[in-house]
Amino acid sequence: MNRDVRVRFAPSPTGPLHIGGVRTALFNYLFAKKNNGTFILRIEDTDQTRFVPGAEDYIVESLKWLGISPTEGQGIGGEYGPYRQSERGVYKPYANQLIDSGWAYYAFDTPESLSELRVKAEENKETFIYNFKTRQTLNNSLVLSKDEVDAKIAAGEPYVIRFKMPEDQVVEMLDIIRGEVKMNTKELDDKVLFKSDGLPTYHLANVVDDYLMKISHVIRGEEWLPSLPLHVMLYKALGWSDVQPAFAHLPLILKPTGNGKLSKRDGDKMGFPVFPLEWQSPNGEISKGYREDGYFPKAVVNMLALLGWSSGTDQEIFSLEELSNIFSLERVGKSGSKFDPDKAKWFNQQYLRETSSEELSQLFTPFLKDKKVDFNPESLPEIIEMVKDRVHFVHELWDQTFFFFEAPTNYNEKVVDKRWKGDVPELISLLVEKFEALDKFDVESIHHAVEALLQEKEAGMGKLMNAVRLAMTGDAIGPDLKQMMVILGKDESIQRLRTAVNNI
RNA sequence: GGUCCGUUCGUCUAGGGGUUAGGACACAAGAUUUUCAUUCUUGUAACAGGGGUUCGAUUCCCCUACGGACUACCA
Repeated sequence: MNRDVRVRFAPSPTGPLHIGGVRTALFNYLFAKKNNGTFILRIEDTDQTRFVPGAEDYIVESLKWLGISPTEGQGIGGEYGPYRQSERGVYKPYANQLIDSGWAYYAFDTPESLSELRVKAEENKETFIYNFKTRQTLNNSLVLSKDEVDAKIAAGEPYVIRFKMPEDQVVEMLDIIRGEVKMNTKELDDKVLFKSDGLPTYHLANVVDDYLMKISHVIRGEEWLPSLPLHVMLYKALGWSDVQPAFAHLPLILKPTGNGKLSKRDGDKMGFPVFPLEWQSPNGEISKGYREDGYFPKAVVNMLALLGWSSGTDQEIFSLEELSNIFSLERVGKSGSKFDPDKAKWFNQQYLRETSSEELSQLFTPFLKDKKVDFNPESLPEIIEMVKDRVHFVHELWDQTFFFFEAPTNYNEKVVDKRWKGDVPELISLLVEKFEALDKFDVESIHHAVEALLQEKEAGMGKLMNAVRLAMTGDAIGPDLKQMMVILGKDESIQRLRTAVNNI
């Protein structure tokens, strides 16, 4: 079958978008791009009880930040809208169609009566399942007469519509990632398709919408695999088997340690974000986001792309454009991947290194303003150039550069003990004299001054420079000293040397 | 419990009937260095177990173990 590639990302607006959901969106995006297809955003909000204000905006903004915005759907538009399921109102006729053709039936059982049955079954170490074995004993249109059913409905009694799962049929399914999967319908239950609140459940809604929106490929998380047989049966029951989309179920993203699905808790515990953007829940609780933690969106995309997919080569750094050209579902792995926070940092570092020092200066400026220090924007790129290979994040630049912006007020005691002894203070004083005599204060002249002093006093480079470093930074840290002093300037450098002699 | 999916270094993964099982992260060591880093080099480290099939299995098949997902009028 040769048809236009149309894929959808269909989250439900119940909270911030989880990193696993982001990856699902990314793979959909990449697959669409690769195949000149359309990437659609559909909001699956058929459960009003779980609706969370702001969640939809959060989803849209997250995708935007990552640069993987849909080309059709909620917030964008398109000819298959509305793209919010709660606004579509198209489902009931299909549910009715299934009833008319005998694939579905009305059920009047109350939630209470069903949970009672479940509890009772559990007491006997059994599981209650609403299926071909039990449906004849329950309160539904299969056992009630037509008049009784009509009367109940006319009286406004709440009901749901359930799928009448065949008793013994083998459903054969093809998953692009896992190959052929078989399942017998006798293991399945009579799922609710239409709820008593007048809205469809996910199962009906996603099949109907995928059909109406001409979705060609359903790419979603592995947690949906168990309901695939139901969906395939629904396509069959609705007579849409010939246009049924292809399915690909993505492996899960697991927590870094131990086992299980990655959750918000893991992030809190281990200090890494599980969400793309910071999120404040209605109760005020704040969850960290990749954006706020200083990650580049490109790094997040790159990192996520390699969680479950690989190019088959040794290349690890991919732009979104590259990924769009080479992505394929066939190269998605079958097994779940543990999330590795260290690797995420490493990816960010790679992108930080590719960022120009000028650009990094722009990004770093807000942090400097926050610290309320004076700085010369002109020299910022030069400073950053010296230290950019040392950090993973822009905000880490401060720890590597603070001494450019403020003179040390105290000195690392260990370094003092080790480097500030004997005739060191004298040497430093002499160096101050040498510096004062300099007309030009550049790397070369500093070098000559230092060399001259070392020769006169027959002292070693390490002895002198380590002490100078202590005077400049208050510690045994920092990039090349001569460059550092040039940027600080003659006056400030001499000032710091003097302060050290006087205060240590 | 039942059903389904999965299992290559600690982690992400490549590979695929005959390979010294490759790369990356992390870790360790050495080199460079005026410090801390960076960088470079090197190293430690894996085919879950048991049966088949085969001249040969990590690769194909089966079983077991382990892990995960699902099992709602949630998605």
